[in-house]
Amino acid sequence: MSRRHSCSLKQKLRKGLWSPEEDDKLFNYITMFGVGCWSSVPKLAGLQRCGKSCRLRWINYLRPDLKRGMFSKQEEDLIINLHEALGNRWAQIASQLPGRTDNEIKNFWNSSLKKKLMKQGIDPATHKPLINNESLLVKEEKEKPSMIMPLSQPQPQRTLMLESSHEYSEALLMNKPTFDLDPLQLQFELNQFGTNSSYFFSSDNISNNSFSNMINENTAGGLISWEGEN
DNA sequence: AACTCCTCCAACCGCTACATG
DNA sequence: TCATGTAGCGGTTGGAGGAGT
Repeated sequence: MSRRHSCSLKQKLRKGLWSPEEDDKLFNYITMFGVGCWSSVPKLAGLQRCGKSCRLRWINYLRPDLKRGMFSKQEEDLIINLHEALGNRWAQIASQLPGRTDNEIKNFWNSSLKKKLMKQGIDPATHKPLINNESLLVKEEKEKPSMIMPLSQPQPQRTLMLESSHEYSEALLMNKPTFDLDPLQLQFELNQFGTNSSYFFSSDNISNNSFSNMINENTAGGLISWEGEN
């Protein structure tokens, strides 16, 4: 570890749950003087905590604009939709839900929403229906042979690393280079369920839409990666 | 009542990005 | 340019408390 946070090095600092007295001290200090340099807050507020811990306590618990309590159905739906678009970017998701913190949303996702989606037969990582390996392989072989051809010789020209299909969608939205902008060829590695198959695409046999559809139909729970330059 | 197991969430840890001297 | 400090993020952990036996 080259740059361990100073909190970890200091002794005598309290850790663990905050007492009501500590909360009072921090709350009173911040409401009187505002948020400045967090590293100086513990000393000035009379707390045996590190600044990082104070910052977290304020952001996640003491801030007066926090909305406590259960998530509404609207909030729940919004989190699911945002997670589909953004992935585990909890801070970005939290910015769309006033009064909710990234930590709160992350916990809610991990403890509740994930299980709820699984029960509905939806893969929480990809937001696509859960399907088993065999049906996926059969579908791929029967329905996609004209579009996906086994790679004989690797000829990568552009690289996109995508961990899930939503990242591909996002790449499209963000105008990252995709193969319809790439004049000729791409190597596509479908690394899925422990198997690793290579495919070769050319601009003649695939379009952006057909690729996107193929991803959405075939990669629930899978890992997609592009290899080559860029 | 006592014990174990499980769930949930507050807090911590490790890391990166950025600012500053 | 480099070293150091700070803020912020996401992953992980640990313990309180509830459920089950």
